[in-house]
Amino acid sequence: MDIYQLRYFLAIVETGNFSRAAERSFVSQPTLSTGIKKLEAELGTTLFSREARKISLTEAGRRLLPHARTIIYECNAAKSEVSRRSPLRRLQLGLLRTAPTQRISALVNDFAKAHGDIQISIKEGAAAQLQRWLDEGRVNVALSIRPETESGLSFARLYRWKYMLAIPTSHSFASRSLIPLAELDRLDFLHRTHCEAESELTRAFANAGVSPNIVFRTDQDDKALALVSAGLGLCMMPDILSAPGIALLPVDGINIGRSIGLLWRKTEENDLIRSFQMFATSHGWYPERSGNKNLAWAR
Amino acid sequence: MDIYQLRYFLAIVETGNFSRAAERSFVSQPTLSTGIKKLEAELGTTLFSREARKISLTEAGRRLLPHARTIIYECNAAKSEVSRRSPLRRLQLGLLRTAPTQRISALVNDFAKAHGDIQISIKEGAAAQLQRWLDEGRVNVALSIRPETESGLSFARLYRWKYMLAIPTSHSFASRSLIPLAELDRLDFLHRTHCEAESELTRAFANAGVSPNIVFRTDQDDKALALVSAGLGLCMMPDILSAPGIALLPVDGINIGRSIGLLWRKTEENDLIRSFQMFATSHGWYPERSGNKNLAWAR
DNA sequence: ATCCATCCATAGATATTATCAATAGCTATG
DNA sequence: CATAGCTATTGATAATATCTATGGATGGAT
Repeated sequence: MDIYQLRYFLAIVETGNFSRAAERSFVSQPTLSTGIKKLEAELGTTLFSREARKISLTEAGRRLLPHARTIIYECNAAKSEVSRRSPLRRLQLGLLRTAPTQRISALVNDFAKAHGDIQISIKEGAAAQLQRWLDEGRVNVALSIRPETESGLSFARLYRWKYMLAIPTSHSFASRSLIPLAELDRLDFLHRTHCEAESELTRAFANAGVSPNIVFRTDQDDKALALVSAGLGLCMMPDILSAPGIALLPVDGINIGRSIGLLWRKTEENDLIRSFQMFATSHGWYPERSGNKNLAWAR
Repeated sequence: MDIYQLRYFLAIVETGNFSRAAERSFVSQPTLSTGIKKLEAELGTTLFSREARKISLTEAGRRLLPHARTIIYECNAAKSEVSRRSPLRRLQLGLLRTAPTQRISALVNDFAKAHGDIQISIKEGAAAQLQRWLDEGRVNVALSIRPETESGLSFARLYRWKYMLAIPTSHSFASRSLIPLAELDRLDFLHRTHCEAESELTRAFANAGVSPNIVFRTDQDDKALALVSAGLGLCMMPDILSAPGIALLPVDGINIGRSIGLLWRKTEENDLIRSFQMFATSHGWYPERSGNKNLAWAR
């Protein structure tokens, strides 16, 4: 497989015609014929069905097409990005699926706004898969937990959170600074089904003989926040999630936390990664410092 | 630029050494040297800084790296996907940014679950950009509105919705089947800031001399739904958004709707696109038919 | 200091091949 | 049947990817 062959291939797809594709590629028509023939030989299938006066893609050709497009696109992007003094334009970000989405999407949105010309693409996955993607170069940077094995990756911790009790500010608990776990027995609770620490929290409750009354289950933090603020129940949440109308209090007997940071390959650190790291580090985690007005509630 | 040169480049990056990279690539060491030299000449920069006993990537090299990785990855993927009878494995989906996210993410999630081996990547954008991406082959399929100009694209309408009044089921309106617009004057309302029809709705209200009292603004449908169900205000919403505790009623004097469907290039229709289209068509739009249990609330 | 091992660059030769011009073969159309 | 429009084949040629052999540079070992 060769790049020039893929260029021929695309030219034929786009002109629908070997001869015109040859013109467009500034080569003779036989050159194109043999080029495609070689490509077909290597792939072991025909790519075009040559009927009289009309050629069309075969199923194999249709399968090749998106790859060919991507490859040619990448070649052009590489040329224009490598040599010039132009800034880097593409951040491929890996995202831990269990991470708190709202705050991270605020970070990514703000970064995108601050660097309007940068293309950001996001892939979600589990921690192990993110590491694999980093190794394979499928992503540039990952937002994930610190990897256990040392493997050529740099880690910069960004955020750390503890799980606390979310209550409406109008609740009688709101004036207190620490809630004994035992007082939560039989109270109405919301369950954040997507939270990866939820099982640990449930265990902690059970060990203390406390059984909350689960009123709702949801896999979305916004919904949970809105329902807590509307007074439908309490909820254990990362202290970084917050909203007007909600107070977060530590619970005596619960000390569960997580931390998350940026991961990238040491050898492949570049301007863009550095700039994203700096942005993320200085990006306020707590809502009063967060710049994303769209996520704020307004009267 | 040539594929073999990029392979050499990657081999050097991964071995950190010309000689070992040559072994790994089954060529002689001078072959590698001249290959890289040529690549450097074409790109107009050096890619490696050759210090004694130690080579490292230059900034230009670091910029090239992700492109090179993508290109080689795509070449391999193309080979393994084109010839064999293997099913297609990658769906590049374009998503209209103003589309109702919740329902669409349910569709995509369900499709991903049903075809566990398929990689799905999503790009969001405005309608015009989605069309451009389709043309450039950056996405396979787009979920968007019907394009105005005929341009080699197929369109299959999937969903159509009208904007209706969302109220809590406990509300006094709930027993009625049609609400006159005039009755909404001065009532508490939520504003869905991200909704692209919101300005048209606001105009309709204003034309009728009705001025609702905006209590909250949010850019997230879940939050809006939760707040309506908690009784904090009413909201104009697509009738496809629904949740327990919420009723949707038509408003007399408001007849605003939208429709959305799949877009793809006629000439590039393939197994995967067909299968996604069939899945999307048969995927229940209304919640009682939707298969995604994660999005449902449970007591 | 000297020698040696390691590593990358250069030179010249060779086999491969991308390309070309010319032409043959095919198929609709008038 | 002739013609126009298209792709495939052929044989020649220029370009080049690769090879072996060698030079030059550097750092560690004796």
